[in-house]
Amino acid sequence: MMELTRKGEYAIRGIVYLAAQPPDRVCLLSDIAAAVDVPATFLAKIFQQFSKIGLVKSYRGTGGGFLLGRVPEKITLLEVVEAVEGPIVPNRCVVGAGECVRDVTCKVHPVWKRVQGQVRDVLAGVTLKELSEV
Amino acid sequence: MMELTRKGEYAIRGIVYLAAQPPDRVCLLSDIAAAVDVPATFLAKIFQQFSKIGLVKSYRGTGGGFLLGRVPEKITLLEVVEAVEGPIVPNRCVVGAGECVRDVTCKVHPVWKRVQGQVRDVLAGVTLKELSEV
DNA sequence: CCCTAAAAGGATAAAAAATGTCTTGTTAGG
DNA sequence: CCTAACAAGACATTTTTTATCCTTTTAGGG
Ligand code: SF4
Ligand code: SF4
Repeated sequence: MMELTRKGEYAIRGIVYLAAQPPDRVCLLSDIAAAVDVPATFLAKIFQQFSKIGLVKSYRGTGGGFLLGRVPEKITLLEVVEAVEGPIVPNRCVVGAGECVRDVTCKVHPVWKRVQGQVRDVLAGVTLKELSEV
Repeated sequence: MMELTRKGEYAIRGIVYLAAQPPDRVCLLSDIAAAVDVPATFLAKIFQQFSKIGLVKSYRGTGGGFLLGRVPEKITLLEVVEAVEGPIVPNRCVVGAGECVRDVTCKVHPVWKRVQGQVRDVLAGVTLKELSEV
């Protein structure tokens, strides 16, 4: 329970590396993958997800590669994690009403809501800037 | 990521039900399973884990069944969850040193430590007493 | 207008974990 | 010694994770 997958770990490593580069340096996927020690094909999928939601900008063809979509101070770890892992849901019932028939009376339900809130708060409080600084 | 498994959910439902019973009422596994709507064979495995660490007491043979191992105010949700899901580890590197070669310099590592602490605090702050009261 | 570089997208596959089930063994009461 | 009840271990199924490969699209340069 509660464990980040490889995908999430790789995602963080990859985008933190990008955030540590000079602002206008376009990075090749293959270079990023090598630098952070992640299978290039796997990282490709991850960066495609980032690209779709604008966390990174991508350029095709010769001279192409990836750039951070926004300045690193404006990207939180929560966004990065949720981009590839989906929303933080410590238990099904916190996804929304109707997931569990017991949720109205259940005393455990609000506990999971609290857990969700705490985790989100911690992750939302960290930006790529802090993570990429020396 | 961060999702409780069925096993964990079932475990909580089962032991909360037990905590809601009169203190000396020995409960049959089959009754608990039916009451909380969990496959009996699966719940059996879960209660075996509880029994090993003393969270519940078990009695075999005719008239046997399960009792809570301690008073409900002395059993936290954290214990219940960790009994069946293992320790709360939001990322491999928080398990211990040596899990990740980068952990000494990594800026993300302490964030996962914080997440772990927050989750544990929330779960440790809830007892079966509170969860089983009307 | 081709040729090459580079990311995008989709299909597929192997490995691991989750979710149960079944069978047999053990303990206890009557 | 018969039956009730939990214990333990093996087994099976499904889902998720963790990739890899192939084809397509986009772009730059000669
Ligand atoms: S914690 Fe309560 S509401 Fe949530 S899934 Fe379990 S029983 Fe349902
Ligand atoms: S967060 Fe840092 S220390 Fe932890 S696994 Fe990832 S790279 Fe290693």
